[in-house]
Amino acid sequence: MSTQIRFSLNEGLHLKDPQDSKLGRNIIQHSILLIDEFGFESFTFKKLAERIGSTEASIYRYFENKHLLLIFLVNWYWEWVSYLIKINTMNVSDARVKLKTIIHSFVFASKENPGIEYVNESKLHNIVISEGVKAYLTKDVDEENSKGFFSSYKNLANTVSNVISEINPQFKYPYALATNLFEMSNNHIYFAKHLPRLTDISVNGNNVDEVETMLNYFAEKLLF
Amino acid sequence: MSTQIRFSLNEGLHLKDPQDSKLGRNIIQHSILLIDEFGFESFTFKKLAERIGSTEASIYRYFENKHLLLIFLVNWYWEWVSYLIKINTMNVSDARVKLKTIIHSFVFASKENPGIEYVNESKLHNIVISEGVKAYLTKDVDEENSKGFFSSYKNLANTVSNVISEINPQFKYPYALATNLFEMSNNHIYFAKHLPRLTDISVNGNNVDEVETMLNYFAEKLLF
DNA sequence: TTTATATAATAGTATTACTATCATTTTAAA
DNA sequence: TTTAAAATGATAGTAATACTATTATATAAA
Repeated sequence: MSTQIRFSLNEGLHLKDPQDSKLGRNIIQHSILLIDEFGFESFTFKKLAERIGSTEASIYRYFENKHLLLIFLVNWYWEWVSYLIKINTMNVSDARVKLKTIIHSFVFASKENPGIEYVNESKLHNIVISEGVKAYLTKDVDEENSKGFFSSYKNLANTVSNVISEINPQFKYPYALATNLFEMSNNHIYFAKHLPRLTDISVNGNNVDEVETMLNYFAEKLLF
Repeated sequence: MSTQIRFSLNEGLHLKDPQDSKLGRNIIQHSILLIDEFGFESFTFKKLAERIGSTEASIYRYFENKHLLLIFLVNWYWEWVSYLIKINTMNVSDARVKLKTIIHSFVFASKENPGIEYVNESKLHNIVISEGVKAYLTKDVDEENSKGFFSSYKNLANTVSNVISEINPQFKYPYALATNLFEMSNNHIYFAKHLPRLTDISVNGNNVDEVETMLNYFAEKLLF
């Protein structure tokens, strides 16, 4: 028994908290591996059930459908990033340094020492990059938003926008810049890997140094 | 017979060019309306066939599947935006003014006098906003990219990045800024409508003035 | 030890995403 | 104008998906 980090995610995302049981943790662990491997569209509860030696019916007792599972995973990821940002900026007082630390934290989130044995943070990061926006780009967005399904991301955006406003109280777009830093990070890692003509940076292996440099440059130019 | 604009899109996107026949144009017209109405996930060829009084089999003679139809529509949109940018910047020599004109062109693309009677540009814009990224966020991206399925967007990004480099030849991220302006425009229109806590701007009705102002501010701060 | 709870095993349904075949209509060429 | 070719429609069928329902069995809590 190791001391496990536990995130409290919105109750409505699951019928039963998967963090509480072996099967639940198996679902999380292997859904990350399978979505990363096959992509979200080709991922099915049937494949997942086969992989973990369980049944579709059992998985449906945890998640209503694969879309809610995706939202769950994405929320989990943003909670993890929020957690990293919190501990990394804890002793930082200068707002400019704080923003740099924030950028570093989320660009390199998957390299931080993993705290949860059943979550492969690096593959979860890949999922957030390739599938993350599908969590909210649906016809159900308003209904799901009203249930608080995107609050992890919104809270994080709020945290970062506060730091931005601390750096430059006159800056008119603290929320837009905050979310744009996240979206840009994800987009350009994806572009560098798959559509390189849409970006200027390159990602060799999993070296995302150039992303960090670019985001810092954008943030500084806009704020300092 | 009116003089119709015609875009030459990648041949691999369709089995038969839908711009050439009444049924084909019906497919384009009503797929835009249905995807806008139901969202891409709930949109099916069966529903489309019913709507236009045709059959699934007939639609499959034009498009292999709904994913390729989506890519087709998105490409069509970017060709349309490229076309607008071209005519709007034709007589503009100052690069700074050119970029402003470009931003205005794509933020207000759906308000420009529509040239093609079977395409509802405003609803197509909504589709690009809500579903556009799903065109490339799939496991087939590399294969589809190698077939040139994303070239309309890449060409546009290239055009804009050239203007950016003309304004500031020292700027290191012309492609990233170009694509980011497009992505930001789409994202923040969506956020303003569905996840307002993720942005600072608001969109009342279809008034996207604040988006234009924000993009101009970002571009100027980064380049001038 | 009993009882509640979780999971597994199995089966079944409606819908989706196609493919195949053949009949009929439209168009275009001879 | 006839004829042939091409496009479309009508119909049927299949494998996979996204579930729901039922019953049996294993496990854990009282």
